[in-house]
Amino acid sequence: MTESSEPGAGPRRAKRVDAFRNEQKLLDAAASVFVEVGVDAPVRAVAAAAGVGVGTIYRHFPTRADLVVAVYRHQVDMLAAAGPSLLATSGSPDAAVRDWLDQFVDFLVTKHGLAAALQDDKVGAALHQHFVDHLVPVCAELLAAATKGSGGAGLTAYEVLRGVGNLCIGAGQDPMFDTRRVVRAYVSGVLIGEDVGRG
Amino acid sequence: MTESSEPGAGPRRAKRVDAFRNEQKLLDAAASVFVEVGVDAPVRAVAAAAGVGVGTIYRHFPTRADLVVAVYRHQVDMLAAAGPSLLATSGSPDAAVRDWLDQFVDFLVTKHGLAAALQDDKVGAALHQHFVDHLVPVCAELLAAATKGSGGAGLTAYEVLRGVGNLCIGAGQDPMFDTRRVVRAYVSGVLIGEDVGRG
Amino acid sequence: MTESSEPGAGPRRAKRVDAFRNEQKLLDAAASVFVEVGVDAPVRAVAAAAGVGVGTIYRHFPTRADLVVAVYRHQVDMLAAAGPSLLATSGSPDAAVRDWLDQFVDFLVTKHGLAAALQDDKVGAALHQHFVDHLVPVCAELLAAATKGSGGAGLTAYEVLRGVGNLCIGAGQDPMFDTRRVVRAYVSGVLIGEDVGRG
Amino acid sequence: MTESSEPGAGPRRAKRVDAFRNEQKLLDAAASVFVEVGVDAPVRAVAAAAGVGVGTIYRHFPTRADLVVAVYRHQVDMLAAAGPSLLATSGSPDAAVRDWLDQFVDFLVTKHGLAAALQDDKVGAALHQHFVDHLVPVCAELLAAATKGSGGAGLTAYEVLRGVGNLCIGAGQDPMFDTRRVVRAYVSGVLIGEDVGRG
DNA sequence: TATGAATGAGCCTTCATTCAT
DNA sequence: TATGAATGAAGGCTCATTCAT
Repeated sequence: MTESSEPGAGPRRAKRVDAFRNEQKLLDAAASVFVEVGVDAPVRAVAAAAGVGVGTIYRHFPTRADLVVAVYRHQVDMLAAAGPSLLATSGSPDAAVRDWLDQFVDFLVTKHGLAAALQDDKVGAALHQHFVDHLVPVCAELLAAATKGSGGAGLTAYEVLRGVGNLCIGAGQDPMFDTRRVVRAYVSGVLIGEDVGRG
Repeated sequence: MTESSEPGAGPRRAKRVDAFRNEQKLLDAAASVFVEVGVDAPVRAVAAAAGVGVGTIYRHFPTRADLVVAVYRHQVDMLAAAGPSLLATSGSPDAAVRDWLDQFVDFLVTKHGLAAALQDDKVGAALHQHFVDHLVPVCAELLAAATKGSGGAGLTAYEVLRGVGNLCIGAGQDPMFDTRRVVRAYVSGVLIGEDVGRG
Repeated sequence: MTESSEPGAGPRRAKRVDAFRNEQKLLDAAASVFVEVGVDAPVRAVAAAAGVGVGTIYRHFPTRADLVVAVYRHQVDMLAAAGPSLLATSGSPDAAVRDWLDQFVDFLVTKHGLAAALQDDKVGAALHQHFVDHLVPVCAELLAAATKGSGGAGLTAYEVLRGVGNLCIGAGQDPMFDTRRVVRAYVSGVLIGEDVGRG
Repeated sequence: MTESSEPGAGPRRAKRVDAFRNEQKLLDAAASVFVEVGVDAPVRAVAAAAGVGVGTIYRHFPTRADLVVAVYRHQVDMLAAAGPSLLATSGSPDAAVRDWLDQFVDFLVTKHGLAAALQDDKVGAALHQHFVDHLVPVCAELLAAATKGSGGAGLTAYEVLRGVGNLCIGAGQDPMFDTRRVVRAYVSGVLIGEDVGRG
């Protein structure tokens, strides 16, 4: 806004746009490398995949962890944004929950290194926070609508979400494990199961 | 006991026993190291904990992966053995399933690096096979008894098991995530949920 | 002042002045960064302190070494200029030597990375030459006046100077080492000591 | 002692001896590399010079700093041991001081990276302590004998020592700077100069 | 058979310098 | 002319694995 109101934004602006595009390129490259070789992929590998030097990666993401976080943050944000509208478009609150979690699974399955990343000490910490901040509230809202009255299993939105996340670890690497089916069963348990108690 | 009752056990046999004891020592040491510092623990750390040189570890387990596998194999076997009897002692087939999976969770939660280890390329591969070979049949048997008639969600025993396994990843590291409650909800979905379809 | 009195100073001249001011700004920034974080400070840090891009630094100083040299050259020049007058204002030639070397110490101690910088291959080389060219003659003149007749220890002006320089390395970082006292003892040895021979 | 009393010390002992020899080899290699390319020499360079892999260096010296310290510690110990006897063999206490400091200079000049090393944050710290612990007491003893009555310049043994150390920085790299002559002048100032005061 | 020293590939990160805009 | 993004060599360190003793 500030910038677009500036008339005749010259080379300065061009550079900004360029840098932004470049960062996007890095994120895309990183995402795809993470999918292929795992979140443990060396920074060098990401740099190579992006066709840049390692220095470039480090300019944009001061730390390996920052890079990983950025990769997923990007996608988490989109997912969070997609949540609320489902309450209107899906047939029922239950369906909204299932649909949204389906998208969550799609996301995780595609970038299947994510769940693993959450396990890492350094990387996991920051990523985790972003998850909690952005996804949990959305999940909570959908869940509240769906379990109004019935109650469901009584899991917290965080637990539901992380459960799905865990279920998706290694997804797509094992033809014997149909992530989506398993998640569907889990969600059933969450929504219609009797209360699982407090501990 | 078993061995000393065998007549004619000479020095040869003694050596065998000794080697067995030695390997046990290594496995115990490894198990405890894995619990404390994670499955990523350097081989050296295991050797140190066992009070032996790394060479000794490598004599018994040609590869780091072999060691890890052996550690968990040991414990998986015990779990498999514990399964069938539950069908008799637990009140119902459903309860048997829940009880056995509870033990599975206990096992995974206690040795909390395990689930993560299954994600590793080198280590996971071998471990996985042992899981499939030893635990899946047991799980299948219990499940068959429990879903006879009702059908449940229609997941394979393998999916059920791996689902629980995934749910246990990172257990105990996050106070907000009560692994056991989540698993309980999942099992509910598995047992009482409507069929989740084929894909 | 000097410049504005020159008739016919057009825009060309103005640009020159501007460039000069700019360079001054860079030097000041560099000097202060070097004092704070050491002569090892990254070029980027200097650029940031000066509020310019690294490119600007490199336009003015083709090499990191050139920058460092320039920073100290600036201050060395002032020291050289201050020398001759001391012969008149200080009470005696001996006192003049001591006073001037005191200033030298002040300079080195204040910009405490300098002495260390002289040790560096790339940076030290160029800096060294400037030292020899500008400070040694001054030192030699003062020394000649002071040792006329007595002879002193017979060190060369270069050796005296570099000796003081070395003594100042790490000054201020070690409360147990009072640089000024040590230098005073050294200068005593230089002025009143018996000839130390030729080697 | 403990070991030599053990009769028939077998391969165990041989290994120990071997390891010791090897460490000596590493230290020698490191010392020579440090002389040639400076204390900043990459660990890789030392490893190469010693004809071993970097891992070997790190096995013996967990940290780059440890290596550097070890290199000099070795030589400092010998110097410390050489001190007391000089009081008897040199003609006078003054001569003893000069002779010992001469040896100190010999040592520093030969391994001329030392003084520089003392400037380094990580490396310097540990090295410094060893200096203070082992050399300063020796120097103090000699100095006390030499300045008994006369008083000298009143520098502490630490200052005297570090002064000489500083004077030796870069020794041998500059034909115009005769380290030994300069040090001799300095020592003169220390021994016969008037008191330089307290600050 | 046990030991542990040695190996070396590979990792993350920093920073001087270049160059398109 | 100024900018700062990109580069990539280099460095310290870790750890699985081999092998002489």
